[in-house]
Amino acid sequence: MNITTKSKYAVRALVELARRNSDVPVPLIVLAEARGIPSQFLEQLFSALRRAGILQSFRGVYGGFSFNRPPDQITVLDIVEILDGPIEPAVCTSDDACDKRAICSVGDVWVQAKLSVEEVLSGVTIQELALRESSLDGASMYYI
Amino acid sequence: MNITTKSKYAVRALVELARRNSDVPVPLIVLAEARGIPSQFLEQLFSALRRAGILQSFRGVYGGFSFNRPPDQITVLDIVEILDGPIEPAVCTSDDACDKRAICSVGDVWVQAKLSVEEVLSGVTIQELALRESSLDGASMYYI
DNA sequence: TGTAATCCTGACTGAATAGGTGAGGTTTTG
DNA sequence: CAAAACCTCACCTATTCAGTCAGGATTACA
Repeated sequence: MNITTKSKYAVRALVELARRNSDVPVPLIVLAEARGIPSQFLEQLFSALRRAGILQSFRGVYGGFSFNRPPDQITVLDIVEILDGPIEPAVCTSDDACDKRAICSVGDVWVQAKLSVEEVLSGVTIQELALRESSLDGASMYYI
Repeated sequence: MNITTKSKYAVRALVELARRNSDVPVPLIVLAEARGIPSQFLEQLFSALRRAGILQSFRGVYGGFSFNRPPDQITVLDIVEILDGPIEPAVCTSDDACDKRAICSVGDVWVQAKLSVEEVLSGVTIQELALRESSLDGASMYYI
């Protein structure tokens, strides 16, 4: 299972949501248009994130999404695992996928690759990405 | 592009070839059967590895494959890149895949993940894997 | 020369996954 | 009741995966 556009889109939309730092829910369509994401596709993703406890949703007029967990406690790995499932950069990394583990050291290589990806992705939060973007576009916050 | 069974099969077969340490070519069917790999599938993979300069092939009776480069100079990353293409654990990691790099710091995360996988896979050679296996199954070499 | 062993290659295929779209339903506000 | 928003399930098309098939080319040896 690869890391697909699901995670890519979701992370971008979450960063957008974090940057707005709104105390009222933000409608999904707003996030989708701001980042060029197909809105019906994003609906599926945000629905899954809500069920997973990452987001809160509010229906009806003035409805939308807001974080259910602070964005500095949401890692990119969290998002990837919810939307794309466990990371498996290669086969043979899950417990029972390979019946030859006892006599085959090759699998260790794929496991190491998996672990290193998890380490990178679990080391970055949505909050951090939002801050990085803020410092990128303008950096005016430091000079006003 | 994920890491597929192509790389998995190829690495296993190459480790088998390295362990035989034969000075005559080893027929592909022998390697395939030793490791439970569909032989016609492995043919495609070994063909590609030969074209890439990793293997030598010899046709006809007593033909087979042998290394064209010493197995301690063949990394797992070499094999993966030949058979599965450049590693892209996520989208947005190749140069022109994302048109928003200038304003989007999110891509950096995927690039870091890609680099960490490359680092792991380029740090392991076929020779090392062959030696690890030898020390695994029996370790009798130390006691006879 | 014939035959068996072996590599070589391109076409094909069934199943799964990726990346969405469509249609309609439910909830809330005014 | 209308509009805005979320919710959900079914569907769809293109691509990729993991091979299989069929046949050809080369070599060793009897």
